[in-house]
Amino acid sequence: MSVSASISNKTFRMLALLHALPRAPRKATSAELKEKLANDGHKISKRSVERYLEELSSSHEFGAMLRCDDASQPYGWSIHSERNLSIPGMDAQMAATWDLVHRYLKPLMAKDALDKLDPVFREARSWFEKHRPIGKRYWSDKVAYVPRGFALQPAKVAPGIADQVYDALHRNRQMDIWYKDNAEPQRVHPYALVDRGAVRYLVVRFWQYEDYRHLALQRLRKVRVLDDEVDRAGDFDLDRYLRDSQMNLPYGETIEVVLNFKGRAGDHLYETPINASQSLQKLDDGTLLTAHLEHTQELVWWILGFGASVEVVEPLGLREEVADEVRRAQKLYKK
Amino acid sequence: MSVSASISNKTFRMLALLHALPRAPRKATSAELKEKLANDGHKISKRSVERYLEELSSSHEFGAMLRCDDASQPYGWSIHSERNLSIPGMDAQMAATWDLVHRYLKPLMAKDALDKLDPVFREARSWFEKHRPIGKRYWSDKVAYVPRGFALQPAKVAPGIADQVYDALHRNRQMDIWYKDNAEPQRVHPYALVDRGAVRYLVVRFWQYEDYRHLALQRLRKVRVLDDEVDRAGDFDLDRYLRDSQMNLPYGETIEVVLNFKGRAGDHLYETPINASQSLQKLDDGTLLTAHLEHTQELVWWILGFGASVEVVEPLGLREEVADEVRRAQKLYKK
DNA sequence: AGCGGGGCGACAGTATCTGTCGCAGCGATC
DNA sequence: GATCGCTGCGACAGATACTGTCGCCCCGCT
Repeated sequence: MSVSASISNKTFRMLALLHALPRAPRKATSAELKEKLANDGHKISKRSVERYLEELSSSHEFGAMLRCDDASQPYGWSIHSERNLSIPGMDAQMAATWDLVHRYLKPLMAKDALDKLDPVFREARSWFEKHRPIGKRYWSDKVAYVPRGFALQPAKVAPGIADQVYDALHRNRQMDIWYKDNAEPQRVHPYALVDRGAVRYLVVRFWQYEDYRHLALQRLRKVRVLDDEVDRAGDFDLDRYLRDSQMNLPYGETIEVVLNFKGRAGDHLYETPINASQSLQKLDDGTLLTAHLEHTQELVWWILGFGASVEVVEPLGLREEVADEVRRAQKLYKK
Repeated sequence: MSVSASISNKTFRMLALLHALPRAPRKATSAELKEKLANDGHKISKRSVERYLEELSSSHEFGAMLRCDDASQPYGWSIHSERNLSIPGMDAQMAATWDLVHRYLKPLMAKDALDKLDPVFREARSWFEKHRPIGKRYWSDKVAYVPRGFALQPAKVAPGIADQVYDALHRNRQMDIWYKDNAEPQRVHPYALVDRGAVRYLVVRFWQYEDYRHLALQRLRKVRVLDDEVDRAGDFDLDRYLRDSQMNLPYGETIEVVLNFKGRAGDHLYETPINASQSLQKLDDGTLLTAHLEHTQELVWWILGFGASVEVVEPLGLREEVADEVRRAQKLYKK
């Protein structure tokens, strides 16, 4: 009858319910769920929600992943996602992709964040298990990820810390934090999160201070999200902060770099360019690379790594910088 | 009645159907889907499957993601996953995590693989969009990922190539490949995939040849998966191959390395260790690192990157290697 | 033109679903 | 300790929806 007809089809309501259920630490009462569904256009009585929940938890497919906290009176329902059901389901391509993603992230991502994704990876693995050709080599014996470069182990962040930090950031809430060995909490305004691979930093202003500080997440022992809003959240400009701050970040002025790669040291650049601006020129014994890059510590690092296989041709400043570093390094080994 | 009662509840059957639907390029007829569901213990008539599909495609939630190819007579149904529905649904923590994952993978993963994950990232983004505090800064303005090191752009792999390669690998099938500019296809036995970050290599044996070769995925112009099985797939040992091959991989003998980090250059090692074996010793002006590492090109690279901030103390062989490289590098800049 | 197969409408019995009502615990409060 | 409010849950009955079967008809193929 009504134009935007309130859906009254069990299947879709059930799907909406499953989708609306909160993740394990949090929980929702049947009344709240009814409200949530109503907002999504699913008119339903509280009783039916209860019936659905009951049906789900006694079902074979979902019984295991539904939790009902019946300790306190308005029962709290939640979904604990050791398993995860996604539509569309797994297939060979997706399973392979997820497996790769897992390999990529493993050396890179902090364990607390990685753990959250486990249901997906598990689903991919179990797909391979299920569709394994009998008696044949397993998928994981056919794939290797051997990242280039040298990875440090991500710093260990105490469980739950990151969740609360994300929450405070997202909702613009102040926090009490217990930093390092301080016994007393300190109140901070969180503004941004900067991920440096192995370490995540939270950019904050301490209560009643004006300057911004960054705190490494692994040094937070405990946090509590408060109800007070962050002051002047709109004034903070992350991009500007990153460029201006003393975080030792790889930002610098853009320069035109010319590098001479000796022998075949630069061959890989043809297929995996530095960036879109690069151009290559074949030399008698080597390759000449020209590219626009930001002059950063990381750039110097990268060049130094090549040792004698790369010579900086231009700009002169960079050439001097590298030459100086090499000279001083050489002194370390001089007899 | 029966012990493992065949489920006859519309909701669960519908869920199973959604889960059983193949992804867009492939498709399934209603009869096939009926079979699939039967295997999962869902007894259902073909007619009902048809009815379900019809209902889904006319529904508001799923109509957009269901495709019916009615060109040929047994209709082919598929699900094209521009959107994705996962249970449990998004919440702040998961959205934040997925957003981070996206940032991690973007500079690292080839575009063809990354595209496959887009539905998930899109879901996370739209969660933020939906729950954005009114008039406040967007989530993406609060988070930055500034990876350490210097990343090359992943090589571009033609769309669909990787999918077929994964498929052949998983099902142990031979392939016809069109490599580089060769007009004629060549028949290969695929054995393994080695991901080096920017480049993925396929380890194969060419038809009627004995030795293993590796082919960079981005150089495959076209592939066709055949029905013939791979020869002697069980004999191939990826780990051994990686260690023995000439792929220039970072494998080497394990050595005990002692490095002298000058000044504060080694401070980060306290929180982000190299590996579990490391031990640190505070010096007057620096840090002494002792660790068990594999002696590889990547290790030398890493050490060279520090320039004059790191001195190799032991082993002597490594010290000589680094010293020699530095010496030769210095000559490049000598007047 | 005939044939086979698949989509789809129809049907009717049945199983299921839904909102309402009311009772019985269970805390909390006074 | 009694009362009050709230919540879970059983019951109910009307209405609704679901299911498998059957058969027609369209379409492509021979």
